[in-house]
Amino acid sequence: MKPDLNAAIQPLVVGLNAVIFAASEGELKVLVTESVEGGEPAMPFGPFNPSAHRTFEIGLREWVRDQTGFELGYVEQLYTFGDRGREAPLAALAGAQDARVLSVGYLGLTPDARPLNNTEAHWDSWTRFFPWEDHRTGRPSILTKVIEPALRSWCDEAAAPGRRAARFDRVRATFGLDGALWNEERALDRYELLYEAGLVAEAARDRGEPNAAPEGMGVAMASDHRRILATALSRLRGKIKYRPVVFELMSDSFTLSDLQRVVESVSGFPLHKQNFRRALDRAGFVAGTGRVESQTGGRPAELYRFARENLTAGAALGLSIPRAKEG
Amino acid sequence: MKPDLNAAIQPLVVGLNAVIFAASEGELKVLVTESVEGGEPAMPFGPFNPSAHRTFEIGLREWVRDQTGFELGYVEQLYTFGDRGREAPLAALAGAQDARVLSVGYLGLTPDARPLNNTEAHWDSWTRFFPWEDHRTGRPSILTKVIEPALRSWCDEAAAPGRRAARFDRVRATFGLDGALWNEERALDRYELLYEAGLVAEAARDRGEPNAAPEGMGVAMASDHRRILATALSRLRGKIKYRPVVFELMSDSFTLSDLQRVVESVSGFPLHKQNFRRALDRAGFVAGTGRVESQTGGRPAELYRFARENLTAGAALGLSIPRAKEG
DNA sequence: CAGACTTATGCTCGATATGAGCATTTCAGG
DNA sequence: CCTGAAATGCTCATATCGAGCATAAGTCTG
Repeated sequence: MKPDLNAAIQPLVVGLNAVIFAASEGELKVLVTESVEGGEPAMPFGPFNPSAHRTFEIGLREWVRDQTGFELGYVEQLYTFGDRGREAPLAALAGAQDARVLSVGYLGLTPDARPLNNTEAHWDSWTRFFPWEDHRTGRPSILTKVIEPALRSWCDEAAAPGRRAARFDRVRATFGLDGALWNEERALDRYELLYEAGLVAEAARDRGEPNAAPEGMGVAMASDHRRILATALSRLRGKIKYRPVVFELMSDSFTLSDLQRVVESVSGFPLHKQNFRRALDRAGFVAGTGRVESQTGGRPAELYRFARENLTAGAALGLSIPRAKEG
Repeated sequence: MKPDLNAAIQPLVVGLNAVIFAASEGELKVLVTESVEGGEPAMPFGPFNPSAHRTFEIGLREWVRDQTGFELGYVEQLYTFGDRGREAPLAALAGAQDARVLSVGYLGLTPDARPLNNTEAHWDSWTRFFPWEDHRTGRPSILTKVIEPALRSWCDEAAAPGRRAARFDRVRATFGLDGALWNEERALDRYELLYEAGLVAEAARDRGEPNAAPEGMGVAMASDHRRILATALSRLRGKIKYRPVVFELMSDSFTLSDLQRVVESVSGFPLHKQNFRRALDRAGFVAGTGRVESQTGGRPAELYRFARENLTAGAALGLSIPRAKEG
């Protein structure tokens, strides 16, 4: 009953992994470092040094600064990844050996993709890694032409009929097949399902087999970085619905169309412009500045700013728990 | 630029920390283990053994079973705690020394608080630890009589007037003072603020000072376990609004009043019965079983079950992102 | 320089959802 | 058989949501 923590002291390395998003020209971009070797892109990561860093966040900010010359703004912890099997590719990438590698993933948001003082890091649209997640101009053809048929035959591969049905239910709910809704927040579930079905390059790579993924399934990343990126995308897509985090991606003043484009780029589907605006000012999130931006190609748009001061109330909730008056 | 993970290998222990909730008699309970020494209650925790456990979850389920004889059901990762300063009390509790201790917190849900085969662990209502969070019968008096005055004077202690205002804004939004709304999801923020203001016993204890917390501020827990519990409560309170996780706390059949009592116990405020029911069947979450429960003291209530099969759609969303038709 | 085109912004309408009550049903107990 | 305690059923005013129409104010093109 008395747990002995000392028993657990053994080769164990904790890394910090940063998914850093910025918006630029209305597109959500992620900070990508070209891999040291092997050609697979990665995201900034580095060791957590227990003796030097009082908290994860301090460590993270420090080496992100060192690696990319970049000062992090909003930061939140994502998830801690600790499955065995992660270490092999990570060790190859970083030189660590014979140690179990955990990583604590962080999501960082920052307004505007500033140029970087480091040639190994650059901003890349997330759509390169998840082409099937971008529904802004309709359901992507990779979904209908490649993924759906491939997943249907993956379902059929299951031996027992019961397992086939279970697989299909999962595919249906996750990918919004046969009339089920596409839920943009399930980006991580989709990536994991594709991995399981062997439709992304990482699946075969991690088993040491030759690539078996179809064309067009996005760019593979080192280690499990693409899974981490999917985690971040899912989290961000969920969070913008109940916390005003989008504004962390905007500069001080912006037009409502700018804001809408960023939200669309995050969510991956188009918004209804008028209703989006109505919701914005009902919530009191933005305030006009009086100034206008006239480089829009049409009628000049007013510049707005984030109205931090209005957020005192409960400016964001979910639904369906009907609160009663004080009992 | 090339991070060297080996540099980080040094005394580092990873623990797994479980917050296990169950519902019993319409009350949300948490699994508490009486501390080995010192008398402070704790929650189940144990070392993560990298060589024995392929994943955190496997490790967690294993030693929870060993420690409490209890088989975990629904499990989700909460947060990873790694601030320096945690290790001292944890080490004292577990015998580890000279090592930085991280813990990966997990939330586990399970229907019905079954009796435990271990006398050191028992089920306890969460309200013992957070009396100020229970608004089911109105705003608790500890809030109005003790916490609010104490926090107001804490605000005044700040030297600069600007800092006073900032403190007060934070207190106001977090505790719903002066007309601001009480947001039940901010349980963690409230605990952290109380800690900062020295109003919970852990604050002085962690600095090695004599207890300075007022009476009635709930039971202190070992190490940072109460913070972890607050994290779990906040997470659960948020999650029930957009995922049907409450049903993980219910047994196979239940009356709608049972369900409502559990939701109320989680959220900490009373619900409007009729509207709660209307929302339930609009969402299609439950299905009647035809059987009735007649031990209710009034008209017998129909027994319902969770309608898993109806969940294919997007049976849960947040708000305010007005989705447009296909672009 | 007028008319076409683009983008911003305003407004309306019907369908739903939400917050709050009132009314009826169906047991257990005296 | 009357009464109290729940459980259920219904209604209504108001707020919100999804859609579409209309107008305003610039740039661009011929």
